[in-house]
Amino acid sequence: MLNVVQFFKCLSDETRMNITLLVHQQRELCVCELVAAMDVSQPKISRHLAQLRNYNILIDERRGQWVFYSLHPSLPRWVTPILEQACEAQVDVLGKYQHQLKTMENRPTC
Amino acid sequence: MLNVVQFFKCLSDETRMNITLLVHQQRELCVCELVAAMDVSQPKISRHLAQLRNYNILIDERRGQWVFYSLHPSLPRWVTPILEQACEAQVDVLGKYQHQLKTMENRPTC
DNA sequence: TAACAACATACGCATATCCATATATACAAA
DNA sequence: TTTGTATATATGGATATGCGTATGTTGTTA
Repeated sequence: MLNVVQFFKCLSDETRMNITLLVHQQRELCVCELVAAMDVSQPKISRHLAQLRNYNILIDERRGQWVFYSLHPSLPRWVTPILEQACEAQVDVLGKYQHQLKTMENRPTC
Repeated sequence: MLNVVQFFKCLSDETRMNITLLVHQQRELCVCELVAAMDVSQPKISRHLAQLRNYNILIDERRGQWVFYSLHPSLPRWVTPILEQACEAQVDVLGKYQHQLKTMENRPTC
């Protein structure tokens, strides 16, 4: 199971941290939504998603042509409070990302 | 000022995380106490302390032959809750370190 | 089946990170 | 001022990390 150091290591990269916080806030997001919201290249997002998946922080679920990511259902109980604090610290950036999400074109319909 | 990613990067190394948590719990510790508690080489402890100092997570204060480290007095407000959660997740290791602290020989007298 | 969209991965490279060892510095006590 | 203890830093090398680019794979639609 996920230990604290591994968890911090995952959050120690800006892209991975913002992916994690955004997925936490939005409950679930697919890859192209993350690409649009964060304005980062698709392979870069995908590579970091793979790492978050391997460390059991996120899970993926394919639905049609899209792959949706959400927080792993059985994370240690200390994870959520930390994510909440991190969201607070990143409130400006996250706000910007959410705005770009809303104005995204061809957003997949769940 | 310290940002979240820098903070997580500092905590993403086992030695640095445990130093930070132990200092947080004990209010202050000198280098030789950390060496004894964690059973890590002095240069290794010292190197990681320098990094935590440079990122304004810890401050140092020399008193005689010892240098005491404590949390930086003006950390962002999201830091403490995160440290508390991390302490909870690391309770076993921290307990062991505290025991080794108590049984340390020639512990400096403040 | 062909063509396209969404997503994942491989490769090569630049840079960062971490460590052990050796050595320097600062203070204390004799 | 010599000796010892506490702490800091420099060096070199092994390994890890992150990136862009190119390409694979899977599913959808025509």
